[in-house]
Amino acid sequence: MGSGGALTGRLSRIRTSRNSKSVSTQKNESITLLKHPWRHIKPFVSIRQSFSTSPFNNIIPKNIPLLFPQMENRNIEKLLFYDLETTGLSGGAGTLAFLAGFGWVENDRLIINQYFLHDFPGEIDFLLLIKELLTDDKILVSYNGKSFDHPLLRTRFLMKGLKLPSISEIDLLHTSRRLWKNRLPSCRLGVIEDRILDIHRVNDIPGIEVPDIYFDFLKTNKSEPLEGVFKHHLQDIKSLAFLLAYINGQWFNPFNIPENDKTSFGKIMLFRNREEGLELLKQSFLKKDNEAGKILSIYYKRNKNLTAAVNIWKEMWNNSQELFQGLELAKYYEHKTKEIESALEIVKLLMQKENTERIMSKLEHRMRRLERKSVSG
DNA sequence: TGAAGGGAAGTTAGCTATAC
DNA sequence: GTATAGCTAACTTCCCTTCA
Repeated sequence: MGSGGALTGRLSRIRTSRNSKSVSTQKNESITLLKHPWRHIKPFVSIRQSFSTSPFNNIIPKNIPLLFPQMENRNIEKLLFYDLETTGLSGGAGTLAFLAGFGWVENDRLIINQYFLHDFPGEIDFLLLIKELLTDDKILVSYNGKSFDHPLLRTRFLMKGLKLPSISEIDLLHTSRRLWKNRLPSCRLGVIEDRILDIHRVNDIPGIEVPDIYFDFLKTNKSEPLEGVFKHHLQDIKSLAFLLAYINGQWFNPFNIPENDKTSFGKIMLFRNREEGLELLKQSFLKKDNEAGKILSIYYKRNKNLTAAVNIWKEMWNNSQELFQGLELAKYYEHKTKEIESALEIVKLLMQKENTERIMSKLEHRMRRLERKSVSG
């Protein structure tokens, strides 16, 4: 019901702006309303360029970490951080981008171009300006861009008879989830900024308000409220660069990684065959992090180092009698050392704690088998 | 509202150990 | 030697989150 109302409202706003011929003619006057440093470069498009210090300046080497293996050996200067502000969330033909930002590192600076679409008739110029930046040696960096920004751009290019160049993309949402989903309440960019990057926005505009501010601009020509959107959008792109620089820095200096991130970084490093990952996980496990113990023991088990795996399971079991370590120890006692009574004791303890029907039936099955072996053996 | 991708859970195939 | 059971890895399916 709520979403239906929102859709009706959006359609009504689009209809109002499209039915009003005078809106477009008024736009030619409104373009000059955008203050310096905005520059009017096409009938309905303006551009603003911003400069700040590159967050990669103190990081050596400046290669993209192997955390993103498909980008191996490419230089930071090939990255194109990007973000769109749009007229809504839903995909399809009804939503378009009215603000596009692209940032890149040049020498010691982070340069960000923001392109603003004053009204719908200028969309083709808006897209052509974007296309100029998308050369095939670039790597796009986004936050949820693979699911949101990229498909939306593809649709808009298609609708204007243009082809969106095919470029590799790093979507930092998924990297962030792998790194921090266990210790942050959510992995929205704002939360990552606040809790990881130490970036705290003041008077920031919530994303949900952005489409309405743009539709109001289309109707009233008043550009002041857009300043908040421009500021919000610029910060989004800066944060992308800072986030990748942060991950890059940790990747190349693994022993400076904060205590509570060692397990997740260690896990990814181990997955990427970086032996520092093993050391990080060992350090976490020494601090009683059972998740680190779980990852480490699976690694040892797969690499046929059963002694090391068993030592971890025993220690984990002494710390807390949970399903993972209990089951692994029960398997080990039953099949390797033939200590049937030890296995049985563990399974019975797990059954006292378990309340999931599915797990319970598996434990019962295991217990019956162990009891048969105990009687016969 | 739609799409991508990570992870959990479920399924299947292949291998090994054991019982008869 | 054959049947059965268990384990593991690989694969599939489903759910959840994020974007303005």
